Amino acid sequence: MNGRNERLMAIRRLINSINISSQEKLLSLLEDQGFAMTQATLSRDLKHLRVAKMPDNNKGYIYMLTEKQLSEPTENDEIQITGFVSIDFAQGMAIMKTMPGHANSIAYALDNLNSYEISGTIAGDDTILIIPRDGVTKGDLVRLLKSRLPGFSRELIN
Amino acid sequence: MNGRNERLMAIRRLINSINISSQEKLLSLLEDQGFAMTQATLSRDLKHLRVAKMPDNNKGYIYMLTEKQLSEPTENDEIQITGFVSIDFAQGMAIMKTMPGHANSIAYALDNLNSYEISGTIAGDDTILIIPRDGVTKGDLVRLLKSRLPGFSRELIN
DNA sequence: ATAATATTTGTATAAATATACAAGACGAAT
DNA sequence: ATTCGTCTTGTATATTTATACAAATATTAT
Repeated sequence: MNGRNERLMAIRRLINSINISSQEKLLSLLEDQGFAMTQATLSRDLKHLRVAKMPDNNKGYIYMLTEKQLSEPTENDEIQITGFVSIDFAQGMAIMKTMPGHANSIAYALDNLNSYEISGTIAGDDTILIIPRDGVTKGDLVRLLKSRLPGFSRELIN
Repeated sequence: MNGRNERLMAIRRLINSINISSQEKLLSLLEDQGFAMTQATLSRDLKHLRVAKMPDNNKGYIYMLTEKQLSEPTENDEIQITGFVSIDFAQGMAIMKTMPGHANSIAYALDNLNSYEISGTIAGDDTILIIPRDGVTKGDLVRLLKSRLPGFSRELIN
């Protein structure tokens, strides 16, 4: 058909610009633009375009173009007053990622909490290893950081 | 549960090494390895791991690991990834020795792999501590470094 | 033009995947 | 031990996606 390529391009544009979670959703968006088709055809189109469906940040799922990765829009750090990036737990320790250059100042703040839970910290440039005292659990540490470290939020925890 | 991290890593290994077209297929492979689970749990695991399903070359579909995309590799990156001396494994972690002053640039490159396997790194002047995520084996780490770090060679491994 | 061939599509359905809900498992606090 | 809260899992099912088949549409050759 004549409009097939137009349709394929419209699909790519939509996927690029909006978070789309299902073919039904995409289908209705396409119909809004005047493309009449069925879910079956859309499924084939997506296969043709090699569009992948991937889990979104612990929420739902989104479709993504795969042939060319989108460059990530700049990491907006204005809101990050303290420079936290994430915290992860492994080998009984906590690994905190920070914005480049922020590790030492945050580690300094951690040390000055003088908390029982934290035995010590080691900071690189953007990573802090937090060594908890024996018997301290992940939950203990999270509670501590949440209550005493301003700007620390639960969503960061893996 | 205790074996969950091991299961997650097993899933990543399988997806990395084999073309897997459906959860049922992956499920039976996991069962071959002694992991007992249902499709529902596998679906949740794949979501947790942010595994994407994408069309393969006009044939079927395959599952793929989706690491955060690196900014384009430059000559600068190539330069940063020299200066390995050795890598050693102890206490479930990897200790990488580098030429004096090279630790930070290499650790920076390691961090920017955004790999699931590496929970975090800490660099001194000529030593990097690599903390793997729970369930990650020495082999997983070696495979990762070999495949994604230009200049890393197997002969360095103790 | 017609016929032969290939491509695209819809319908109906099969196949695959996600999730609500309840139950179980684990850890922490009492 | 008991309770509370959190995390993980299975069952059953809803939702979502892929495809067999036939029909329609386009393409090519004659």
